[in-house]
Amino acid sequence: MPGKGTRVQKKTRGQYHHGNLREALIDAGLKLIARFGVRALTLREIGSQLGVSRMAAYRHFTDKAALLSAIREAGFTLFAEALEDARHKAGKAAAAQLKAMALAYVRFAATHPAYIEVMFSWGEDRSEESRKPNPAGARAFGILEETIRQGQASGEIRAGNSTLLARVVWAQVHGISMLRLATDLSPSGEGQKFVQFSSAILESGLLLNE
Amino acid sequence: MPGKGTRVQKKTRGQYHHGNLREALIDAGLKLIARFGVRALTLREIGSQLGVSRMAAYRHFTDKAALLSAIREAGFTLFAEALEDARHKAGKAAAAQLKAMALAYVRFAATHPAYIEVMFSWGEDRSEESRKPNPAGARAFGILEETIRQGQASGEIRAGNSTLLARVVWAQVHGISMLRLATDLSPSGEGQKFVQFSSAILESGLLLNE
DNA sequence: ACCTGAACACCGTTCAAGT
DNA sequence: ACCTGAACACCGTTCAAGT
Repeated sequence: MPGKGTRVQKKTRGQYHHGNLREALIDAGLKLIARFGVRALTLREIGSQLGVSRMAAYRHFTDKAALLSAIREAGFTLFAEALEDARHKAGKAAAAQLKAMALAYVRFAATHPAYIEVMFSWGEDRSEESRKPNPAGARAFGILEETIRQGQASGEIRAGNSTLLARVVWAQVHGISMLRLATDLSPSGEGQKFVQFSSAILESGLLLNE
Repeated sequence: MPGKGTRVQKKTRGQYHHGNLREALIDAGLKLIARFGVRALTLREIGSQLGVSRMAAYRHFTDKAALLSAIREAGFTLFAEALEDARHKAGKAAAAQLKAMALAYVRFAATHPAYIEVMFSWGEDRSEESRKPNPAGARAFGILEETIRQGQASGEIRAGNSTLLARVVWAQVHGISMLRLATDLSPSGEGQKFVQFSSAILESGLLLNE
């Protein structure tokens, strides 16, 4: 422990986080979860990885649960971006967009299982603020619903409550993800085939018969 | 602490569990989870509720994870029974059976959220024995697949790989359950309607057009 | 097939006192 | 906007020694 309390030491440390310790905590938490699972997420470990005291987190979050909530939010942001990206690359047809988003959804869950676990975890925050409708989560769902609505506007998708229709699709891809029904998502892998298979079944009830 | 070590005391205690402490541990764990969530499941608490030492569990389970695995199994057994029950009460038509089972699935998840959480939890047992295909879980899925197969035999459901078709239905109801898309399951409640709505969409892709 | 009791290495969280 | 350090009430798990 060299030079305790000298200007240089303090400045170096201070500059490392220069005011964004909050983001650093979330990032470190995200990485920790991805590598070792939710159980490994301890305030002590996060602190030691960032080189700050284990109490530093309490400056930015009232609670471990509050930090977890922020991590969940960050996960949903990455998730929404993945979905948006897939949609933009899928051309104009609503069916193609839905199929691409379905694949992106399942792929995200297969690639980042720990994120999904935190994002959609139940218990834990029992009767707390975890009940509040996550903004980034709402955005992710909004992308899906918007696709449905555009498909209805262009005449590809049958009429009906777009929110309910979007939920049907959402439940389908979420179920596939959570049950790990499609894990091999390599090109022409079994997972790809199953996602396409279930998409096709859903489509025949969802699309307009032309 | 009266009469330590007398015959009566020992016999009374010994008879309370009379050899089925293993079941008692699972039952107590199940109740604890249902009432206070997975977090409340501690070996200390289970022990004190059963009036045994907190170390007694180690006579029957190598681990807390092993006890949790047994609890998961018990949950799946209850679950499979609920599905079978719904099917038996639904008449002979495959479509009616599937609909009843879908409702039973979602209802079970809504009524016993903590069971579902344990049964389908990811992380926790990372790379351990939790990967092994749960027998009771397989039974629950088997009921669904059997219904599909009978529907195909009777000409109600279209031909195709029954396992894949069953998985599509399974993913749908599982997704609805996990996303809590149908919580009000009272007669003519919103939840009932949504389950029927999504069933109808799936059916148009699943059933034969007559 | 259990029991007590002590111990170990962890947790989250609070508090007091610093800079 | 951080820090150290001690403390508290919890964990799961191991061990030693009993009945």
